[in-house]
Amino acid sequence: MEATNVKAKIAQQIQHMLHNSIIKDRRFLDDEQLIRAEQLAVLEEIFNANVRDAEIKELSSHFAPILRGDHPVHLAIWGKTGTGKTLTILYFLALLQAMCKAKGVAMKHTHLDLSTPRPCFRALNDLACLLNASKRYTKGISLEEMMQRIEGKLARFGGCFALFIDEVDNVRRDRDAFMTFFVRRLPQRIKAKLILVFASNRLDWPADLDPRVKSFLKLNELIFEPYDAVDLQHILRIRVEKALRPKALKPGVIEKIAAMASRDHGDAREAVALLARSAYLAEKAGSKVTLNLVDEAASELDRDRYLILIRTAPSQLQAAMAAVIESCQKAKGAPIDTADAYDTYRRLCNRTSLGPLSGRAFRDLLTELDMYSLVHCRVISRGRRGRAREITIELPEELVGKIRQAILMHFELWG
DNA sequence: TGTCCACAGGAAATACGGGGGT
DNA sequence: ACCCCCGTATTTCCTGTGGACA
Repeated sequence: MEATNVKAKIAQQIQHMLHNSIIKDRRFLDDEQLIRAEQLAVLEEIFNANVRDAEIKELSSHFAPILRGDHPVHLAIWGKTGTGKTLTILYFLALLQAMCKAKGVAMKHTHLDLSTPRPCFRALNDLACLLNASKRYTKGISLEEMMQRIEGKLARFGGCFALFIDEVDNVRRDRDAFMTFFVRRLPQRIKAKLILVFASNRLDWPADLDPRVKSFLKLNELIFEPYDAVDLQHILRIRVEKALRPKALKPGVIEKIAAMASRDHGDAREAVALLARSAYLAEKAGSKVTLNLVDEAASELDRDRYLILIRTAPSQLQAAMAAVIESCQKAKGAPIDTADAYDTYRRLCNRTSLGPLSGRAFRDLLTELDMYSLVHCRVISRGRRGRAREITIELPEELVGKIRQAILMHFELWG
């Protein structure tokens, strides 16, 4: 009898969820789950709303010479994460390639994605793989050999070759060798007209480049500004239409999310994440997405950020955080200073198998925690009793508890 | 008014670790 | 397998400093 009750209850709940469901297709709330073509389709709609018009125009005028058989200079794209650099360029290059094909101009493009840092060798190896010029190596093949394979593969191609190098500043080590290859050596050895497109989120990446490369590198520059609130509204509307059922939102929700996202970063991904979280909350609550839910979602995302931050932080930083939490609790609200925290930290190190750092290094850890605003530091002078950093934790109690738990788990696994 | 505390935080030295070359 | 080199993390050393207190 129990069992049937439970079954009935579950069935009823599922019915209820289906009936009240506000999410139509949750994949459109998370870019990771979309395939490239769908991402580009979403992007196209965004462009249709006249977002990024200026940038598209710039791109067009930069690349237009190709259609006349001319050779445009290289291009550097700057913009923070979530400003749509990658997708915009990919979209544009695909379009351009189609146009070239229609006009009988030989042109192809390749996207070298360096979104995770890697050394020069692996970056070139990746490119070679993309071009089907080589398999993946970890060692046993020289840089020179890798370069020759890339050259060999491209040698036969006589048209226009646009190479889109995403997040260039992620090339660790031998950045100069990497750039020299593309800027000076490669163009000399292949027939094709090589057009390099660099994307980066740091404005100053060419600064520490070999001056000889820099002087050779003739660049056109294009800056992707962060989206403003109006752009974000367009972007969100498109997502809402694809992902949610009609009338799922209370009025003002889109405007609010756009305003919140443009206030802190102008990052479209964050805006969509906020929309997604709000929708999940609404679905769980069985209601429409309300302004209050948006606030709630924002604080949940905030909380998650802190937790992810601490969970993925190095052990020493976690230990420092644990020490601060423990001292604060012991002090019952009174402010802590560096010495207190360091004492606690030393004791914590004894209990675990963590090698204690020097006081100096610990101070740096505290500064880092302060930067992440996991703690707040203020330097005060106590007169003859010296100077000190007053350390406080200004996070919700509940969050502090969760952080503490996360760190404890980390150390149990650890030692 | 000058002293002097107790730490802040910069600079240089040193240890460490991972990858490349032989 | 071994060594070397280089970038990063950490330590060592040091100078600077605001203001309570004598």
